[in-house]
Formats: sequence, C-alpha cells, structure tokens
Amino acid sequence: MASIKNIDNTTLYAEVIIPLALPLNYTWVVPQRFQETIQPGCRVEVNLGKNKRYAGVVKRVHHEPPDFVETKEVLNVLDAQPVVYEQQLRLWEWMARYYMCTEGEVMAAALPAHFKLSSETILVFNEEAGDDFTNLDTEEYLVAEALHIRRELRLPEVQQILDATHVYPVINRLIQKRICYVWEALKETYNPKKETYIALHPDYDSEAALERLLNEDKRLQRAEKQMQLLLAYLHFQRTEGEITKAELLKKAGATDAHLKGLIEKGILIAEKRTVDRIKGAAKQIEVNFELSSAQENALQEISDVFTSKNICLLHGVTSSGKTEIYIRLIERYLKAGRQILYMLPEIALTAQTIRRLEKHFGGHIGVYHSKFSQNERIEIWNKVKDGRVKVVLGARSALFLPFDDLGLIICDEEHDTSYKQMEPAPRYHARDTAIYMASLYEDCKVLLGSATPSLESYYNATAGKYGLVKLMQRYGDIAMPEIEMIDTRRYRSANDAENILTQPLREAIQAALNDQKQVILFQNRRGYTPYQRCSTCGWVPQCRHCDVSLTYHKFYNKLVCHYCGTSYPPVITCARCGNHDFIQKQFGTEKIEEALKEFFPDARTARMDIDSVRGKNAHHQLIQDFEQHKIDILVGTQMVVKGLDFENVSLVGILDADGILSFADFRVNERAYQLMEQVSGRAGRKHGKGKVLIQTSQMQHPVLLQVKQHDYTGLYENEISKREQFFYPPFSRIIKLTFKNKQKEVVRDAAQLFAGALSSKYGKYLTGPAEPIVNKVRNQYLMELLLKLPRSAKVLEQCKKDILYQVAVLHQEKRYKSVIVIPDVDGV
DNA sequence: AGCACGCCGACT
DNA sequence: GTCGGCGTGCTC
Repeated sequence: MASIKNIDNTTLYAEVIIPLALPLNYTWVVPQRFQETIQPGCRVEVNLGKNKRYAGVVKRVHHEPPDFVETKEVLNVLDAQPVVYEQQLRLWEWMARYYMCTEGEVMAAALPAHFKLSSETILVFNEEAGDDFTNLDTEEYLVAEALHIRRELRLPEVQQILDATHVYPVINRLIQKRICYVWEALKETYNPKKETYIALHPDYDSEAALERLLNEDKRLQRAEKQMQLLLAYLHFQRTEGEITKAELLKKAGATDAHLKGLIEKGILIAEKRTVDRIKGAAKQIEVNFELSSAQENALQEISDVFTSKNICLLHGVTSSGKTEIYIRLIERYLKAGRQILYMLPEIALTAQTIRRLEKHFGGHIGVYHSKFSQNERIEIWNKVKDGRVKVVLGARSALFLPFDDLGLIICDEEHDTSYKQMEPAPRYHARDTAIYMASLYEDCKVLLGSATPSLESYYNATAGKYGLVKLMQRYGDIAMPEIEMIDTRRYRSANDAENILTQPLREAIQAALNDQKQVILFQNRRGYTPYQRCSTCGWVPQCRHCDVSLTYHKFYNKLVCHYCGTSYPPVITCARCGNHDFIQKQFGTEKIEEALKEFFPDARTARMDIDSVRGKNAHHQLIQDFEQHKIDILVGTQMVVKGLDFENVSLVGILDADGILSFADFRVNERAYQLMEQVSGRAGRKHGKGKVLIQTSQMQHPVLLQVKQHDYTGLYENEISKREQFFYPPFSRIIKLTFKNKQKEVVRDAAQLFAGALSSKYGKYLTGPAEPIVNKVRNQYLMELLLKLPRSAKVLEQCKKDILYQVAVLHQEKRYKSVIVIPDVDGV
C-alpha cells in the first residue's frame, strides 16, 4: 500500500518531533536561510495551531510535501549542533513503535526540560548571574534587563520585547550563558543530598609544610586527640581519597569537638557538597583491588561470551562481588575509549554506590537520575554528548543520554521491576530497551546482573540467546545466611501482637539485641488485597484459568480473578486439606511497631516505608541512623531490600510470607523468591553468619523450601513449566489494555465490545476483560484486557496495528468517545 | 498537551 | 434572557 510520494526537489521539508502525543510527526517547510544549518537532531522552533510555539527535534530533512495540508515555515533553528545523535532518533522511533506510544511522548521523557521550550515556558532570572551584562548582544541585553527587574518572564512577554522571529534563539543563548533558566512546574522538594567532606587546608599541600605541621606545630603537640584525628585523616586520604566528615569521625573514633578544633586552627577544612554531583574529580582510572579466583573466572567467562554473543547474564549470589567484576569491565572499555552505561534501580543509586565508582574512575563518571535538577541534567547531557563523561551511572532514564560510542551497558539487578516505567508513556522496560539500544552501536555489549534473575532472562540464557555466567560463592567465603521457618499455626494466639511476632521470633530478636546486633523486620507493602486462606494448611484459592490467587470481594461475597474476571463462590472447604476454617485477616505496618513496643520497650525502633521517608533526605537520614546503630530494629517494606550494606545486622525477620506468596499476580512465586532472597542477603554480610526467620503457615510451600536452600534453579524449573502451561512470558508476550471512563457501565461495555472485536483474530490469546484490583483512579473507572501473544515479532506488530485500529473504531461510537485506552507492552 | 468551538444548567 | 460548565476535535 505504498503511496506514491510527491517529490518536490525545490522545497526542503523537515519532519519534526513535537513533545506531544501526536499520532504522527508533522512537517514544516525549511526556509532558504536555514537550509545550511538544519540537520537531524537539531531543535527547531515551530508554530503549531493558532498561536502555540514549540521547540521540536528534527527527525529528517527531505523533499516530500505532506498530503492534504498546508505547511508552515520553520521559525528558527535553535542548535548549531544536534542535541541528539542519529542513534537517539532511532531509539525513540523504536520505543514508540514497540511500546505503543508516540515519538513525541518518548522525546518528552528523553529530553531535559530545558530543551523543551514552548509558549507555556516561564523563564526565571538566575540570581547567581549577577547584573554584569556587558558581554551580551543587544537583544540578549534587553531580555536580561527585563528579567533582572521582573525576575521572571513568560515567553509571550519576551516576544513583546523582541522582534517575534528572534525569541527562541536569544533565550537559548541566555540559558547557555546561565543568565536565566526554565522554570520547572513540578519543582520537587528534592534537596540534593549534601555531605560534609573534610580536606586538608591548602597551606599544607606541600610535603614540607605538612611535615612541619606534624613535627613542630605547638598547637598540635598539646592536643593529642586532634593529632590522632589528623593522622587518621591523612591515612584515609591516602588510602581512600575523599572522605566525609561522618566517615572520618566514625573510623577515627573521634568527636565533633576534636574536628572543630582542627578546623578552627585552619588545619583541616570542611566543605558541604552534593554527593551525586561529582565535581572536578581527576580523570584517573584506579582499579587497585584483586579479584578472588571465582570472580576472576567469571570475568574471563564474560569476556569469552562477548566474543560470540552480545548479551550475557551474570547470575551471582548476593555478596558474591558482582560490582568488582563490573568495575573491571568498565575499566577495560574505558581504556578502549568506549562509553559505558551502568544502570541501577533508582533506589540502589545511593551515595555509597556512587562514591565507590567515583573512587575508581573519578571524573570519568557522570550520575543521572530523575531526582536531578534540570540544570544538573543538562550538564551531564552535554558532557556525555561531547565525550567528557565516559561512564554514566544512572537509573532507567539514563538510557536517553546522547551516547555516541556506547561499548557496554551494564544492567544491574536486572530482575528489578522498577526498570519498567508504568506511568506515563513511554511505558518502557529499561532492560529490554537497553538490549535493543545496544544494537544501534558498533559492537556494544550488554551485561545483565542479578542474584535472582528474571525468568525471562534466565530462559533466554539457557536457550543460548544470551551467554550465562554463574558466580555462586559469596565474596570472602562468607556463609550464606541460615534460613529457618516459623510455623505460625503453632503459635496462634488471641493476642494480636503475639501473632505478629511469634515467640521464636521474639526470642531471636531478644538474642540479637543482647548481642548488640541489629534486626531488620520485613513487611510487604501496605494496602493489602483481601484474599481467603485456609487457616489449617495455608492454601489460597486459585483461578482455574490463570494460575493466580483469587481476590475476595466482601461486598459481593465472592472470589474474583482480576485477570479474566471469572468469579467463584467463597470457599468453605479447603481443596488441599479438607478443613473448613478460612481467614481473611492481615496486619499492617503500624501494628508491628505497636507489637515491638510491647515486647521490646527499650529497643530503638524505626519504620521505613514510602510514608515514613517521603523526600530523599529522610530516607538517607534513616539509613545513616541505622548504620551508626542509633536504631536497633528497622521495620520496612521493599525499600530495605535494595543494596544496603548493613554490617551489624544479625537477624532478618520476614513477618508475613503468606502475604507475599498470595499476591494475585502470575509472577508471585518469582517475585516472592526474589524478594526473600534479597531480604535474606541483608543478614550477616560481614561479621559471621546471619540468620533469617520466616513466619508462615505453609511450611511446605515449594518457594519457601527453595528460598531456604537458595535453590534458584529449582524455582526456575517449577515456574518455567507453569509459565509454559498457562502461556505466560517468556513463552508469550503480553499487552495489557486499560480502559478508563467516568462511567462504570461505559468502560465495562467498551472493554467488552473491544474484546469482542479482537476475538475473531485473537480469541485464544485474550484474557478478560476484568476489573483490576484498584478499579477506580481519580474518578475514572478501570477495566483491563490482557493479550498473551506468541513471541513472533510479526504477530506482535500486526496485533499492535489491529489494537490501534480498534481503538479508532471504538471512538467512532458516541457512547465510547471518551473512553481512554492505554496499551502497556511487556508489563510487569 | 492546550485551546477554541459548541451545546445545556443557575444566575444578574 | 446570558455566563460558563467541560466534552470533543485539531494542531503540519
């Protein structure tokens, strides 16, 4: 169905991506005066609609006029050099197609706000700029003066000051000269985390001066403690490089007062600095540790894999020292002059991690994640683009950076679900996107790392699509923690607190406290979904068609599968053990703290969940308090799982394994295993053997037995066969369609109609429509429809087309006009 | 995403 | 009688 293109060799057109959800890109005419400068990847100022302006990105320049529409002219070319490379444009295109969104939506997610000028933009005067405008040209000066007086200007106001055709270029230059910046509507309350770093006063930079200070200075000879602290500082400075105040005091066993003394004497200086922003560190590479022989082997195997395959999965148990292997690999690619992207889940991107990398690669490193201010993002963006930053350490959004010569992508904790963006579009999976992205670069390798790989990745590895390297020894041969289960049925009590903390767990906590050790108690995230559970054997009713736990609806007194919508009468007799005693009760996080108070009134306890640590600083503060042993017992949700290295934890308690195991999700078992394995990893990482206690009513649950034996392979074998049986990933690809509308009946009917329209072609692949667990969001009712499609790219592509077509058909009907359909590909 | 256009309720 | 509610369509 290829249309015959109208070629007009005399006129130049530009296909431009606008940061909006437009189904296709629009085309503008390139006036003569811009024909020399315009090129793909440059931003252009264009007019859209009656009086709106946008900065869009040129995707292509060509000679094909669009059909049936008048074209407007490009108003300005904003960049002399492209802001993104060809590879980014191709990545956006792929993401939009694969994840069923528009290129504009991808662009909006990819570009830092400062690149996205539009008529809504508000310019703010940069107070640090001062009022010396002597190096500005006339137009820049006019705007700068106005900004200086008014503090902020909207773009139409700038237009009044200047000739309308000059607005964007002038603003662009002013932003570059840091006279002003773009106001961020969503200005978060995020304060970049600052830490005080200690340094030697520059007076003592020379060896001689330092020697004199240490040997002859009377001020120190009378202050023994200060002298000790100074010596400790010098030692750390030589061995570790930079050191923070907290670290120094802790390691030197000194107090604030001692340090204050040294600072007042002008010997040491304290400097508050943002940790994430690596400032002026030298561009040195210093990898000065030895790998264990197991690590060395793994590294060698990875290198071997990379000679024949582009993707390798590193399956390394917790504390096996995967990071050292990454560092060695990064060193190798860095020395070869390539760029490296090291992705981590946002929450694992801690000051600890950053500093560790910085220690080895100094100024080669750039850090990038969504909590950064726009100024900082632009800074890293530009440094990556011109190659000043070679190694990027970042969360999922870091893959949008303008890499030109990417040689290696590391995706650490590849199983982590936070790699999938849920809301808004583009709903992409950063691990999968990274794998596609690698194919855009010459000989770019991908290393996936995890202690508990996703079934998808492990399947691909065993199928030979990826290489597989195993590292099954903990570093320094620390023993795996000892895992024990507590049978909650044996300790059932009328007292709630005693149910929350069973007697054996209480005893273990007491023992740890007596030992001056710390305890972590894990509780699944709040907002539980009610389900029925046999109180004798722990059995949870499952859907016959979907292999997921059923959700109990009190109002209708029914059990419902929220995948396919089938409802069942409530269960009276347990299918497993024949008993008749079902319960629906669960406990929340607050209750746990009460129970702790009751049994351990003297222990210092704290809670770590989304509510208690709103804002990044609170989170960090809590971690620091725990590290410094100001807290004995930490109660937490998922957050305590990620990458934290607490040396003094001897006991980890999982309070409600049943809750974890009864999630209504086909990935429950995989998730539960990953979660418990990672939680266990927190126990006894350094000193001696840690202990993990799991409270459950299902002592024989296969996943718990696998967790106990760290039997990932067992889990994998069990799960993969169930996935095959029920046609779930990795045997199928899933597309979830969410329907939204203000009226419940309308969404229900729309989803039903939609399913009907797809059923002739995709009937056997359809599940639902059904009401999701949370069936109403911001006054809109929801319905979900699941497609489990064969893994053929062809089928998948065709189905996406059919879906989009059916959405159009649906919107033809008056009643369904306002039904929003949201596709989500490869959802997790 | 905006914003203009357009058709039904409680007000001066 | 009108002002304005937000549902709907359109932007090269």
